[in-house]
Amino acid sequence: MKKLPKISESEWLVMRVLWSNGALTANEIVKELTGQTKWKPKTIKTLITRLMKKEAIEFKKEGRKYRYYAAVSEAKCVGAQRRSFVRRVYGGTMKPMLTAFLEDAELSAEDIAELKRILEQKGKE
Amino acid sequence: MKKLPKISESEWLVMRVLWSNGALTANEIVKELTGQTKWKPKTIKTLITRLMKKEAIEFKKEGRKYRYYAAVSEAKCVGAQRRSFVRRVYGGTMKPMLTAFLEDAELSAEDIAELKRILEQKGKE
DNA sequence: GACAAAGGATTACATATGTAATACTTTATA
DNA sequence: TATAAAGTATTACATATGTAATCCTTTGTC
Repeated sequence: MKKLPKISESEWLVMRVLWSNGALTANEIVKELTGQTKWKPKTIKTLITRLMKKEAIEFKKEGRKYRYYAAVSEAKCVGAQRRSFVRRVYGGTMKPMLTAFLEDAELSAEDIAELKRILEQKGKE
Repeated sequence: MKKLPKISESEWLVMRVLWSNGALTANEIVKELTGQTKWKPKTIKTLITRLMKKEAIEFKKEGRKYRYYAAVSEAKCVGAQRRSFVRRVYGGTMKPMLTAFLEDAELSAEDIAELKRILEQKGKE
């Protein structure tokens, strides 16, 4: 089981672009992120390089350029971040954290219904 | 309105000790953290110094030693972390995140009941 | 074939972070 | 009063991160 790389704050933006758009060239990534950020293209290239080194992404050659894609699953990375977050901030106890989240969240009626459904389900386990 | 300092992963452990125990001397902090971590006392002193520099904590002298206490509120720091987490990982949308959290959590029947109550309440707003 | 443009590779540099060790300064003690 | 102990302050050093700039190579164009 491969260990998940540690992805920094800035790198997360790049990963999210790749997770939602599949395989992109460096320039396509730059295009996606311009507007979302004030980064220069060179900065984004650096982030790509670092993610390569961490083996969080891979590429296949396409002519003379590279097409990058995520090599780690979004679900796993998100899960790791979630756990790390809970551990850091709440020392691992979920309930107070969930309470705060729920109270703070902007939720539609449907969202609320679905979340309740999930809770019902858990109650039965 | 004072801006919240950025507290690193390791520093969070120190802050949590101070938030739950009030004002402590350096050695008391060390005592609390030994066992939870493998840090040497000197390491913990360094973290304390850095938190001082960030103005996340303050101290009052007590004889020849210092008694440290948190200078920023736990609720505010936790809230900031929560928001930063959601932004980083989910790009700001709460629902998918909450779904994942709820599905992942270990919850007692009472916890579930209370969370449902919160959701009911939100449904009425 | 010389030269410019596009793209990837290498280098840069300040600040943050993890993880301490060493130095200095008050006491308390022999 | 010289010394050890307890505390605080200063210094250390490798790696991570934010934020780029410069260099090298391939390729299209005149």
